[in-house]
Amino acid sequence: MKTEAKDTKLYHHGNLRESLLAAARRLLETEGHSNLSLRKCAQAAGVSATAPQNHFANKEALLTALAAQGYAELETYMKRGVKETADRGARRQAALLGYVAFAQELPALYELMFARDRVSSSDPDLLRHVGACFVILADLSKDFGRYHGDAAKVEAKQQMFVWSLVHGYAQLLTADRFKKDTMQGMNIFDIIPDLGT
Amino acid sequence: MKTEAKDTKLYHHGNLRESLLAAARRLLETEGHSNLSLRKCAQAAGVSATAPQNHFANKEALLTALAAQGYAELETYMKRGVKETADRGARRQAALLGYVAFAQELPALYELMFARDRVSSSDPDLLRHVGACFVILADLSKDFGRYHGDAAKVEAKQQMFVWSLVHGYAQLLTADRFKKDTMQGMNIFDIIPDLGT
DNA sequence: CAATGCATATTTGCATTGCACATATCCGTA
DNA sequence: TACGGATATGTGCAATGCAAATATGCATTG
Repeated sequence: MKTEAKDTKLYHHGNLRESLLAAARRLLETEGHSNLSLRKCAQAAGVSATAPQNHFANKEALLTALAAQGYAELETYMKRGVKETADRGARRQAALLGYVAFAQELPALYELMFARDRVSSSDPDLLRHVGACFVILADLSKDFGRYHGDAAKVEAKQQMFVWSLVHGYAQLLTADRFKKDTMQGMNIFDIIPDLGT
Repeated sequence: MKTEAKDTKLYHHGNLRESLLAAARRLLETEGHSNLSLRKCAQAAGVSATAPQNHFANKEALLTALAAQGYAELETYMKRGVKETADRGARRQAALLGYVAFAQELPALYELMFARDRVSSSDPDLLRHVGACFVILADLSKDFGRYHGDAAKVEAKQQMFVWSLVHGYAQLLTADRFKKDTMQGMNIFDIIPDLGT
């Protein structure tokens, strides 16, 4: 249509999918995921309103991709500052603090990662990243707490316990449900009782 | 305008606020809270599309009222089957099972109750109901686990521990993050380690 | 009993949004 | 050079949240 060639502005963006995800990440934390729209993402990426449809089948697909990205990032938070040579107790400490830090720094993303309604929880890519996080959690759950019974079940219980505790703590913290004065200035380890291990 | 008087259909609904909340509750669990709209609630209640505005300032206000109702209901779930004369351990067991049952039976409502983005968490009515739930949790957290240090802090830690654990367990359960075969057929107490109390 | 005021409900209108569908542009390749 | 697939645009539409103006019924009061 336009006869002049604006070489600064290409018809094809080239990397729109990544740009859209980046824009969505920004909008997510600033405006909340209920105020996030495909059109706003498109505008932020500098493309037409309907361009995102070429990269995401629908809004849920974009949010699912965001959530998957979130799990990947959670993984790096948990690994951050963990030395391979450290013993499991030290690894666990660092990983759980990383987990909570992630939720506090990216609360909207963290919430999205557990929003049954807005992400398609059967997405393979999402499940892959969830699985990777679970592997880390499973590792650092070993030897945590005294249990009785068959070994496989004990491991399952340990994993469920650790994940439940850290997830609940992280979400209640970011949802501001720990209001009472006495609850300030604690971390995840302060609230764990003496497990006698 | 209309000259004929339809006495079966009153201009004023009479109890629209409650009807809208009831309709919203239905839509919430069937369609999810992202597919819930004021207009659908209005239609379900048999009134005009904009009638809800007289009872809820905006959509967030309706969702907040729903969440408050959820906390009230969670309270009854926790109290269900608890005898006043029972010892704290029995009370705790019943209340925590009730808590998890609530999340499993009303997952969409439960999720809404912790959705930072869609409810105004400073709403007085909401906070009142949250507080009532917390009172119950605080009571049954006493004597739970061994802690060291000053008594007020110990209580705070016990409360945070119990709530974090049960909330995390409930949400991971309803979000279907406990997939592995070995994790099936457990309840909240199975995953708690020997606390030596 | 008529008039008035308030709470409640309706109607109209508009901007935003998700999405379907048709069209346009770019680029590699035969 | 022609073609085809991938990527982007443009148009249109139904659903939605919300604002503003209007209509209705009911209780109170003179």
